[in-house]
Amino acid sequence: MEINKIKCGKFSFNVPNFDLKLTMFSGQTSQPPWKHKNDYYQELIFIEDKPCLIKVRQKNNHLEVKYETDTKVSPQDIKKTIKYIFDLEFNLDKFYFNFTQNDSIFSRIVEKYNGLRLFLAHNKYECIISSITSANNSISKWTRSILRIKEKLGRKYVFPSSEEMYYFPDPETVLENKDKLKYCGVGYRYKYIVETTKILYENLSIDEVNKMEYDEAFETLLELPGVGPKVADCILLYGFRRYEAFPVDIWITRAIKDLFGVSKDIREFGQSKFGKYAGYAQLYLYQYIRHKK
DNA sequence: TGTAGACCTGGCAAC
DNA sequence: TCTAACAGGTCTACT
Repeated sequence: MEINKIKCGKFSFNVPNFDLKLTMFSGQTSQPPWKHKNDYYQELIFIEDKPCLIKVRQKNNHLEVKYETDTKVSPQDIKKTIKYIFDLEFNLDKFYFNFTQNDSIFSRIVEKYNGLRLFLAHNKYECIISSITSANNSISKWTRSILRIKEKLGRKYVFPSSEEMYYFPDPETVLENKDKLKYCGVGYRYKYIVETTKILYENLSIDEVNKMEYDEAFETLLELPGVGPKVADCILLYGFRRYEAFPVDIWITRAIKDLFGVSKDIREFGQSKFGKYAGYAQLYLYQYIRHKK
């Protein structure tokens, strides 16, 4: 699909306490890392319902941004979206202060992974399907599946720089192209994706879930096929920016056991210990245990 | 109520 | 080059 009335531009802005690469490749996200090309990370996102190709790279404390989009989209809109996706408004210093007080282990974790932030989803439906696909799956296989879904079912956009990008399909397209979905390497999760998509298309509004209190949203998401506690918390954290969510996978289980000797009711433990910082705590705990020697 | 086993895929180790 | 064990959450059937 060609885009009319396109404009290209670039700008940069200050991003203290942020590590783009660490954030994008944290492994704890609801979306694969953006495509790396010519020293920039690029992704197609929708801003004000208009397709927008965004390219970002970090130079010290500055984030350099290039964009190609509809003339109606302003650089301010793009900046606001980027700030949301990388959670740049979150007060990381305050979190560090709470997380590390009188704690040498956490102080070392924070020092090592300084600037790591949540990599938030720009498309909530994609986030839900992506999180279901990630369950019982390795990062590399999961990444490949999501890229295949985009390429086989998504809409292709061609930008002035000749860049071809695919956008994640909407629920209607997924339901109309179920056969193609079978060849995206999602395995037995295929039926979960189709059934969940049907529910989201016919009965449950994602916007309504977004308005719910955390507990109600968690219980509602558990009703979706293929969504258990871990996936529900992933959706709430990365898709709906609910900082109190504490997704517990095998690595977080290991980290909590390793650091606190707790091996039961890990989610409750994490939420009680870290409160409104639970989501950020699990992000750092994951890095700690994955790289522990 | 709690738990064992099935579900898929593919990179990797052993042969 | 081929084969087998393995990792990773959710669901279902069974106790």
